[in-house]
Amino acid sequence: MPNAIRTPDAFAALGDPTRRLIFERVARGPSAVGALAAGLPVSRPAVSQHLRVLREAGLVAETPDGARRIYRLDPRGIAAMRDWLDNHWATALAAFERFVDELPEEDAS
Amino acid sequence: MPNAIRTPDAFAALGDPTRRLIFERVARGPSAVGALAAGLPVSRPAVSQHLRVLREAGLVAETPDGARRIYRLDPRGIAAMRDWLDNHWATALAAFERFVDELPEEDAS
DNA sequence: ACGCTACGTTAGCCACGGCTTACGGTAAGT
DNA sequence: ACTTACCGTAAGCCGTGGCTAACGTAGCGT
Repeated sequence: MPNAIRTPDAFAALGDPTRRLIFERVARGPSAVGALAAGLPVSRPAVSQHLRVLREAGLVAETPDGARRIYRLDPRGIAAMRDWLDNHWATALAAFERFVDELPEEDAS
Repeated sequence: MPNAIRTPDAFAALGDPTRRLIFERVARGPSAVGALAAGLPVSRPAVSQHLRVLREAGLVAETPDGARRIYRLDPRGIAAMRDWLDNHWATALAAFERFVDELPEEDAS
């Protein structure tokens, strides 16, 4: 597995507001770098750097198209984040049930 | 609505690795500040600051217990993030379907 | 009242990271 | 082959934010 999805990287990637804007644009449809930068308040190299971070986090994927690079949404990133949220949500639920059952010290069933 | 959930703040909050650690500990069960700091590589004031950020993001909630402050998971934060992810995921799906159907300009069916 | 515990807050330091400018590299057009 | 378009990368600047140390506050016990 050359590039595994690291959920922490995904959260850190979407932590930046500019990166969220880029991600939203890409989610609305595949787009090239220049087209993305044209609708953003930052320069094109900045968009490239952000796309690199998003790509390493498994949130977007690039597809060469001649001299251009088309970026599209990568389902794995969103899936990983959803799994992470659901997992911790389930953990919290389990902890709450343990609390309701008034079990003082119990690791697992 | 005194404290609305701002999804961007939630992503930014979980973008920090230390804050994710704290959030995971809180998800495993309600805990006080000192107990959290004891199991983390940072000082107690740092944990307080992180908890403040997590609280303002709607990810955790505090419950006074004498001189201590018990922090527990706030469902609204996770729910907001899940909604955000699902929303953009649906957007990407819709864009992909438009691409497959080769419709140049079509909002929805 | 005194002391102790448990937190939040402030001030300040310092590393991290986002941004721009400049450069290099690749692909298509003529 | 030359030019143009499109993009990634390197260097450098500078604001943001996470961290610690020190201080101030509220609650409980003796």
